[in-house]
Amino acid sequence: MPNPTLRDVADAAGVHPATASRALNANTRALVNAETARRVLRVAEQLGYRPNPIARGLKTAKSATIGLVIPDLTNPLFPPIVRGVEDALEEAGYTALIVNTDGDPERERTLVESLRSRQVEGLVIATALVHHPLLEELQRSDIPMVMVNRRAEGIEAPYVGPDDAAGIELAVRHLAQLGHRRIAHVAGPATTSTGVARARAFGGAVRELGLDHGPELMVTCTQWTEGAGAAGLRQLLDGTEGVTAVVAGNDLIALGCYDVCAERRIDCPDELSIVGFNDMPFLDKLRPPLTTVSVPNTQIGTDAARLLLEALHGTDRSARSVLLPTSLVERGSTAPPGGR
Amino acid sequence: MPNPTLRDVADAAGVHPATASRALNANTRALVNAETARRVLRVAEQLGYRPNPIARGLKTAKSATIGLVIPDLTNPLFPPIVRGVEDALEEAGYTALIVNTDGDPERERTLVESLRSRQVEGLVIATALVHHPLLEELQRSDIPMVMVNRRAEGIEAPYVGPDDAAGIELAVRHLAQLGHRRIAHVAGPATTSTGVARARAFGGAVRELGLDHGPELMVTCTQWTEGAGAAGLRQLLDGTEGVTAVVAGNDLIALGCYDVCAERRIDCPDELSIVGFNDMPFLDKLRPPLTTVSVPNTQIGTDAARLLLEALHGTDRSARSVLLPTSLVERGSTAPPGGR
DNA sequence: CACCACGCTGCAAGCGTTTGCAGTCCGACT
DNA sequence: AGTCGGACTGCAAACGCTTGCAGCGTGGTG
Repeated sequence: MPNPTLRDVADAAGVHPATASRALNANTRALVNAETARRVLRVAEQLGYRPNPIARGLKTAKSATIGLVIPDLTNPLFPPIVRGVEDALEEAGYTALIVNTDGDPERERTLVESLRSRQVEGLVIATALVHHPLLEELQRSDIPMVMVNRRAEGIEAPYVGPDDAAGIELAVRHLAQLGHRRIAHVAGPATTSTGVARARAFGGAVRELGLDHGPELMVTCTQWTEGAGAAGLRQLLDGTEGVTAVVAGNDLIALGCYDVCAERRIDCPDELSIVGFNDMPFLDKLRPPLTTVSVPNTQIGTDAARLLLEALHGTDRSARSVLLPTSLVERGSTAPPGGR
Repeated sequence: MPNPTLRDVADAAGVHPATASRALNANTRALVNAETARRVLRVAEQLGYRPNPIARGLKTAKSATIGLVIPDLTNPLFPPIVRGVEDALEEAGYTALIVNTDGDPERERTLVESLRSRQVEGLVIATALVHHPLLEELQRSDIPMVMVNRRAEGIEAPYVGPDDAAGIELAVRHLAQLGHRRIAHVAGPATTSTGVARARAFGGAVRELGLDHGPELMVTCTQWTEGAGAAGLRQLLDGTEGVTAVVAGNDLIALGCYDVCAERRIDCPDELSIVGFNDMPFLDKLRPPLTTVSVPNTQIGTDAARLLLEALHGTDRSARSVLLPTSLVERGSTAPPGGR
């Protein structure tokens, strides 16, 4: 028999399937005679019995599965998060179903639909937009969920992400300390909470430190991509003078800034310091190595998964918004203004 | 009712659940009166009915799910492959369950176990080793599978990967054309088919082109990592003189070579040309931008998934080993020996 | 006119588990 | 000695769907 069933085990152990079921399930095991339980366990072991989660799921309406909604796995920001989620789920015997929305709300909708039809017990969402109709619907249908990395307004669900404000402040302080007075921000899209939080934090930091500030020192990109970052910096540079440093909304945007430096023959860091956000892999191999704000992405994933599991198991510690600490990784893309 | 069941639909449409089932399933729809079918469809639509794949799976012993076994999602080589697999599966209504083995056979075994218990219909394996007991077992238990990126000896399953030999030849030819005569190879582990295939191809190419060759010009790393690559190149450089170029087993190993250049103050490309393999993202941002062999990774994923689906649906075109074409991306890490 | 074939629909079993309920047995208590 | 309670175990239904088989009515054929 390719896959022994509970019935097979029961027969082999000379008990009723119900008894076998109870013996096999850790929390009902107490109901059955210790000796019998042992025997069942042993037989199950011998036969190589593996419970069929599908059948179990049908009965219990649980699938031991959650959905993980990300924009694009190919974006280096996400693999660590995914990995973190999977690792945390694995401990609990859960599995993640991953979908890539490519940032398309339509696609997102159908994908979430398909996740739900697959009976996922909860959702980890990495695609939140500030205003997000789909999430509002989901909230109403009260399927447990947690947002990572970005959050949506008016959604109760827990959120796990980096402490954007602290991270940005780290970056700005670092640049100020190097002597920069005129620092610009190439922000991420205002449609994402991360974009606005970082922009706001940037504004606060420069003001607080008494540095130059004003709308001409901020530009917001339409996307979190290299291309958009490049476009952003171009626009910014065309609109103002004397900028010696830029804080990018994230590493991808920072890469776009690198491209602009190359195309305009601006020396980084001597003429323009750049700092990124996220510390994605291989940044230390860039020309120059990118100074950036490091974020514990894997931990974001594990924390999010754990929060979700708690929600599923009713252990409602109702932990809201976990903000994970960031740190600054100083590399070669920042230097005192005008070279040393 | 939160989730309308087939029964609900049937009742609402005034038919028996069996009829509703047939009407809803595209390939049994012909069995039911066109008018009735339409009605059922309409009602289902109205009620927002979504079939419960768990129940269906229980009955049909199909889960519409496959397992995807990779070493580590965090390795930039894999996201594109995963993405390809997912995209191809999505079309067919299938989903992938992803597991990370971290290269640990023990872990791999238990993870595959858990996949099987989740009733995956097939497996895409990206962790193949030349000698791979687990895969042999799986083959015996004849669960459909396909290997990507690496293959195992003695396994019948189809394989989808880059044309390693052609890719390496491209690299060697390129270097020869630049004037290099003494080219070394920092190979990937001999436990992986990719490692040995590329090493063999390298040997063939240098010989064929009449370049220097010999065992002192080849070193094989213990892992596909930056660290192992660095160790490999150090060892090689310590063992021989006059090497002006190296072909790395993959990009990660090439990165390790970069590290050695930095630590030994060897100028790349003027003193040492380096070429990688895979063309993972952001290589163009390195110092210097890495010349590498580009591989259609996403396509590897889609092709593999399609092959697996064919196997599942019995469309046994028995397509074996698909070798995808590679191309050379010339960037800044290669130059004529001794500078221009 | 009887019969058959065919198109459609309903019946019911069953996929592998879980679980409320009911039974059995035995030791202990009154 | 009779009864009660407790510890186990078995019974059977149910989860939502698919599918072989049988039933029904209709139209066509011999």
